[in-house]
Amino acid sequence: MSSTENQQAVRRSDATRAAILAAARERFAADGYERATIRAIARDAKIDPSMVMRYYDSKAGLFAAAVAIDPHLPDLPVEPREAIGRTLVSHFLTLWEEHEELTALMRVGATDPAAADRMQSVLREQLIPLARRVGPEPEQAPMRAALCAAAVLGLALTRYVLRFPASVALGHEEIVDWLGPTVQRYLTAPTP
Amino acid sequence: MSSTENQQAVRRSDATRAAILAAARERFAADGYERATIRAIARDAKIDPSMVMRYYDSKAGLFAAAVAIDPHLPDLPVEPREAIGRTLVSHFLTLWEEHEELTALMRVGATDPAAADRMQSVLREQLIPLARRVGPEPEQAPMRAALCAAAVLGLALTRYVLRFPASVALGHEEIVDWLGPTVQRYLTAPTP
DNA sequence: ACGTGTTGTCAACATGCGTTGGCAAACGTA
DNA sequence: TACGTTTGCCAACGCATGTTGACAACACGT
Repeated sequence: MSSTENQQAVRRSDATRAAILAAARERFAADGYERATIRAIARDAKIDPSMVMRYYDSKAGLFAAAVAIDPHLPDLPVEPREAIGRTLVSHFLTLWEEHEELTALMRVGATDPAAADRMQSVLREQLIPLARRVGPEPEQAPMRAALCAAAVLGLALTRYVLRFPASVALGHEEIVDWLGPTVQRYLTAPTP
Repeated sequence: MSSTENQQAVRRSDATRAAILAAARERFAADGYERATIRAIARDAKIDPSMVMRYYDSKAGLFAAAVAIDPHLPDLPVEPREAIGRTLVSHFLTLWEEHEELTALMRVGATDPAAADRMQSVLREQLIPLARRVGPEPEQAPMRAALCAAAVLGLALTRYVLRFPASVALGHEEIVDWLGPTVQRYLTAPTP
């Protein structure tokens, strides 16, 4: 222990740990799992590659630490019910622009089953319960949530991963205006 | 030349070439670019890795040959105009289920800029012109096409790449029923 | 000032990769 | 049968990767 009576151990290496994590998030988001090499991440963080192993055990461990994030969907205001579509889209958009690790998770999820599972767990633990609360016929919740995921992740794919110019050019409000009604319908409309 | 007067040279190795290409499509679709090794593809095709180099020059050349595909969107019937959404979704769905190289292209596009460019070229040369023909205000065509791409690729992502169970479970017609109106609105509805 | 644990560097390792060139067998033609 | 060409296999190369262990520099409580 460094201090006299801290509950949480404050290590002198915390700055290094953070630098590694920041560089890792950047590289994983930009290059995906395989092309983001430990050596490159270490170079960005201005430390030796072996430090990565000391603090995160392995490349897989580093990735797990880099993409540990919780979207906190259950905290979303569900009222008024006819605005839930726009609320959800806007929330996701903000989330994505503040956390580049989401792009990393998506890039890697395209190839790595473990990362794909992590994305699915967000669907299972957050989107499906929400769909169950706001939509008709609770047994349709998984399907309705999957449709919403497709709508939102599709935009994230074209905008943040593939970077289609027309998708990048869209403004925050424009996206909410177009996708909001879509998500709203997926969640609350009767079966077509 | 093997035969006496064939215009197209029919080589004895065509079977091998085809086997390599089939194995490559499968591996690229399943594992992405980096994890799909030439050695593994050669093992699947029951030939030596060096044959891949002989017939396709390099791994990049093999990938390019494996994902050479044309969606033929311009041939789509554009009438009646109010059915274009369902027509487009149904066409894409069939296309995707018949050509696993589309999944390969998507998996790789998540990491490789060249593959992402190929996907973008489909948007530019096929979807945008279509949007220009059926939608109001031609200068909005790129945006409307990008929204459609997001809707369709989002479904392909959750269904064929990430394999979310609820998305995989959807039937062809169910998808058309849900996504059809979305795409229809993206293409033809007035600006919200 | 000393000794202990932490933080960081360095060099090396084993492995798997894409890729290459040489050589043997099979084939088609004369 | 003899020849050149095509098809295939084999062994090896150079290289980049994740990972390891030994060792130096530093901080800090005594």
